[in-house]
Amino acid sequence: MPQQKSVTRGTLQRSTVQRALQRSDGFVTAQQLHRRLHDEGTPVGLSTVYRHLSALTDLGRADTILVHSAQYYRACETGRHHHHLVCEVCGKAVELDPPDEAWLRAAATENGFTLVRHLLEVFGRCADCTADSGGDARDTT
Amino acid sequence: MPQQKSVTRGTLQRSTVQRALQRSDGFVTAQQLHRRLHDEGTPVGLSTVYRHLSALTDLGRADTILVHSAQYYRACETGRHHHHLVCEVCGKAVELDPPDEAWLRAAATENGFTLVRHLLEVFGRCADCTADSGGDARDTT
DNA sequence: GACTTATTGTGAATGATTCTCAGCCTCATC
DNA sequence: GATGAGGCTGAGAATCATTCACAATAAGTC
Repeated sequence: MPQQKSVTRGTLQRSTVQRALQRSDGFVTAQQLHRRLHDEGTPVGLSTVYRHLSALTDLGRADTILVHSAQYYRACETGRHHHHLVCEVCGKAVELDPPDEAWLRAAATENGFTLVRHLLEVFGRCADCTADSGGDARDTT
Repeated sequence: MPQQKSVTRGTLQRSTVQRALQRSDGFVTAQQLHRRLHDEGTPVGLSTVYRHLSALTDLGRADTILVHSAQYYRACETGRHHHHLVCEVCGKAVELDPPDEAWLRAAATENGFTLVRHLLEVFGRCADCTADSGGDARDTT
């Protein structure tokens, strides 16, 4: 079989999705991004949004977390391992540098596990949302 | 009108679901539990399985994690806060006692967040599954 | 045993995500 | 600038997990 020269083409949709994700302050779902692009007058198909979000995640240029049965995405340029502090109200996210994960590897070894990966997400309420919290959540766009 | 005395009835289905969950060594989905009960000749409706799993989770008698867009459940009697070391192959789970989460509260405060909750799940491959599979596990932490 | 009402199960509804495929569009080449 | 190969797009169907609605059933009380 000849070597595949898979050329990644620069398309309008690709950059539109990528920029929209980068403009987002926190985590957004594919559906939210799709709706936002429509509202802004640069409609991109839902399938295309999903495709690019998965691609960006695979390339390590986006982070994804699973909350309430929905996949949330966020632009992320740092290649290194990190976690997130996520606002449950507005979706705003801050990257966290965990201090020491040695105990984790030790615990895995102790239980006979080969450690593959771990997941740490911290959910709370950011300063802004704590300030204007009459308890009512606002639109998460 | 008389005062509402909401009696929780002891039904066959309730105990069947509860026992099936307790018999499971690791995390299982509602669908898996439902299928297993059918196979064992004690069929329980899918809605009923979902209902009881949510109820058990609310009561703190079951843990739940969200992986690959599916909700996984596991019987859990300890009321205190803990995390899990989960085998990605067979679903087997071990409870973990994290050493210190003070850094986490500090990070939240530092970023102006009011800490509500956090989620830590560790995925790997247990000894049995590592033995089975020629050992092609990767550590992508 | 009669009665009340919590619980159950079936099947439809919902919502997120993935798949399919015909047509479009980018880009290397000439 | 024209051409052609094949990667990309988008509409809609398919899939899957979960929830909802409601009539039938059965547990607990008197």
